[in-house]
Amino acid sequence: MIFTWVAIVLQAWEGKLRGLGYRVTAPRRAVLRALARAHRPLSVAELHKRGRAQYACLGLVTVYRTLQMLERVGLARRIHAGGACRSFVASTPGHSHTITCEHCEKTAEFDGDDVCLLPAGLEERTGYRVSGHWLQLVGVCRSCRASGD
Amino acid sequence: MIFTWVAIVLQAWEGKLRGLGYRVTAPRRAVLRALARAHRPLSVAELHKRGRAQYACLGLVTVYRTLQMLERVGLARRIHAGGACRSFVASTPGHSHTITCEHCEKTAEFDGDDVCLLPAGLEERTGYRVSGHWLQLVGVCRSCRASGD
DNA sequence: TGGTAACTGAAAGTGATTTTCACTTGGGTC
DNA sequence: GACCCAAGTGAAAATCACTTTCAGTTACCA
Ligand SMILES: [Mn+2]
Ligand SMILES: [Mn+2]
Ligand SMILES: [Zn+2]
Ligand SMILES: [Zn+2]
Repeated sequence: MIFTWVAIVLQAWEGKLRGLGYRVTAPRRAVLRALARAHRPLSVAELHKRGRAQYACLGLVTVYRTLQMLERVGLARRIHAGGACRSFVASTPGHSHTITCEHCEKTAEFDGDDVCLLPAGLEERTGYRVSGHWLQLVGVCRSCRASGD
Repeated sequence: MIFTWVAIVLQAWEGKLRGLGYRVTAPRRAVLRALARAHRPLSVAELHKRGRAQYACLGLVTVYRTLQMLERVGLARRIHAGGACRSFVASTPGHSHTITCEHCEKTAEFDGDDVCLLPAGLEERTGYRVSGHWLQLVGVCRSCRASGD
């Protein structure tokens, strides 16, 4: 039996959900798999379509509910693009950020914190004590650079 | 005649719009004023309500259209909060960021660039060349700190 | 003081998301 | 393996967040 990367990730996710008291159901598996296979942020409608390839009667409402749950436990992350936050990528729990290719939308996650590295004197200048941040990067991925932008 | 800060800002904004070829109309003034007086991000519906205090028959559609225009010229900025990007604050044109108080939502703008200050080696680690970023900070403002969080 | 393109609000249209509810099912219990 | 039942599900309807259309109004320039 051959395990793909996606299969391994799905195993881990299902274990995590079970550990948190969530049931692992066929509809949820279909959403999880669609999310794990994607290389770019997908809208709810896209995830619904892809999820149906695995589980034909998957309901759109279930996709919404599953994404909400995955976001809550840190396995999915909402991506801001085009003035809205309507697409999702797989994610690892904990603090991290994403960078999305402006050509192909391929999205990667990275950590290693950063905004401790803010403008010196920001707290003095603004009067705010910084307690958190939200950051998303845009860039050009390696393969898009190779193929001439 | 006494000029408030809001009145001065509005003068400047109206001049800027005129300079760009936009007409300065009563509905637009009402939206501008609602935005200039706010200390926190406001939803379109909130701006509509506040705008009506000044111009009673202000249409919701005009609020949408005015915000779109203000965003285009850099005088308004969409704020990401609570999984959506549906509220707006006044803004100055050019690259800058905001910090929002987690208690009272009061929002300030700051510049001085930052994300040149990203994790060292990010481009090598991820393979992406960074070309842009979206950053919003959360914190506690001075007055909320003073009044015991 | 017109003339007119820009602008406006109401109403209708659209797409995204949430709510409701009767039915199904995962996973623990015996 | 059969049973139980709270958790989960999908269809339909309701709600929300815009966007489009269109007939009228108005800012601003000649
Ligand atoms: Mn960070
Ligand atoms: Mn910046
Ligand atoms: Zn790319
Ligand atoms: Zn505050």
